[in-house]
Amino acid sequence: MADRADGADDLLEARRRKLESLRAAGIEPFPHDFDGVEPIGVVRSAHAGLSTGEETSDRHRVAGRLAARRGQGKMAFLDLVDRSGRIQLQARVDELGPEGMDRLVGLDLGDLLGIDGVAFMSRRGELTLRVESFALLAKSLRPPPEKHHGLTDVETRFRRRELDLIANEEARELFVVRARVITAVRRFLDGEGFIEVETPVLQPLYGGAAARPFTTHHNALNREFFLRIATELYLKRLIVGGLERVYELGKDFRNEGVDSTHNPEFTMLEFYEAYADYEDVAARCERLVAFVASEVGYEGEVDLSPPWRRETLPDAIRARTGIDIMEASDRESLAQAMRARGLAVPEDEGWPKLVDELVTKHVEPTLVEPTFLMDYPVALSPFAKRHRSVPGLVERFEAYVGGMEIANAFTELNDPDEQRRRFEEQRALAGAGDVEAQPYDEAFVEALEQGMPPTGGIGIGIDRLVMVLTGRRSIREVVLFPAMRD
RNA sequence: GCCGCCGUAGCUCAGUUGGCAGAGCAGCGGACUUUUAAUCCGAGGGUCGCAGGUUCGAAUCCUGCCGGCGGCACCA
Repeated sequence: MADRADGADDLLEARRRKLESLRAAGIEPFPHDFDGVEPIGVVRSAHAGLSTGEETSDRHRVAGRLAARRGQGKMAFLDLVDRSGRIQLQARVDELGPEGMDRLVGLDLGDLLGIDGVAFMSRRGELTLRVESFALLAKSLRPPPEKHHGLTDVETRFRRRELDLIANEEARELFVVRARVITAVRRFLDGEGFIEVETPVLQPLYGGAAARPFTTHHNALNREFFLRIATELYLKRLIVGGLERVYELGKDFRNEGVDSTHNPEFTMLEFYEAYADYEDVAARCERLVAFVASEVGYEGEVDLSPPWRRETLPDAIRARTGIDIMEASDRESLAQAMRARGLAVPEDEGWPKLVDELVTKHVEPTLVEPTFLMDYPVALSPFAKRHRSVPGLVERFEAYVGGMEIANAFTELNDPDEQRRRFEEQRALAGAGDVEAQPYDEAFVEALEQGMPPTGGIGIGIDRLVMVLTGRRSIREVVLFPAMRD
């Protein structure tokens, strides 16, 4: 590549030349530290009341990336950006001397810079630091994205997220919000008596969700492991163990397609509480989301405040399609009812999949306001407890916001014999070719035999929650490094 | 996996009917003491995603491949 002089090489060579001339002048282009830096945002708010042209004697030390430069000669203005904001610097030859001026103005856009300067409000009403001294903190050897249009190419933004973060303030702000969402979740649950736990990511057997796993190999043990698709089964074993209120916040991995709401690795919150049912969990879920929304200053269109709408799944299907799945309770009658209304009937799929089809196609897209869709068919829910009053259903809900599922919860099945039968049903489904059927987990059933209290549990998709709170329509926008093809 | 759209300079984008590859920013050389996307002068910078094909001639038309986006399928 060195033997081809294209535009990029020219740009790189220019920066390399500057690097070498700095070293030749005895300047270390990669110094070790720069102590005592104030965030730019703090400096800005300290001078919020200054009037145009007003001088101060307040000295500030700030550091960041050089983002823009206006003017040369005897005076120039520079923009410095850190995580908290942007501030204008004024470089004057009468302050810095001719050599210092040349060195400061000769820096490249993208260089990391630390300065000491005095605050004043410019004639144009811009808070500015008059540079008294400065230090190059790290030389940038590659050109930054364009200063005005920024970086818009989505592929580059996701593959080279660092450039997105350099160029686009909205990207920086979004991931700060995401971080605050996660701390707020922890603060909420910690405040309600939950303890955070960590269960295996590498699992000898996967379970807790209907999904295909990633597999990997442990060399020393010479055996296959699975990356977890859920934390559910281990967390319920902790409830058996008496931890009473537990949560885990971390990555799950599902070996499935990628689209605007699915990334193969994603952040899941699961929490379980003893002596609770799915109504208790629903109430805690809506309070949690409202708390987090308030903590991050959510101001979106959708009203997230409790109580959320509640609708049973059979009612929801009946209202949208006129089909009563409680009446059409076998495959043939349901298929017939669907055909009678001109709906496509997937071939070779059983009754549960047909119900799932009705929900996905006709109910989910209508659930824009926060909604708990309650009471699912038992066949779709191998870990949920039977409904206390309606045969054939379980006590389960999924929470929807903006037409997107963000949570799934149930009154947990704690009857070990019933759980065994559910696993047997899953085994039958697997035998019939269902690649997402639950593998039989004897260790989990034995844990239930030890005695698990009545328990409510939930999984909340954190990436999707962040999408709701930030108004983004693609999960790739809220995941720092989303999965991409090579 | 299928369908559609897209891929041009470091970045943001033009490119007409198939006829010499363009602009702004950035970079380079120069001028400039109050700028706010600074301005002005000058000279540069290209595997038009990749590989074939059609044609006197392809960024442009055709085929295949790679990558991205959207939709379908899949995915509680």
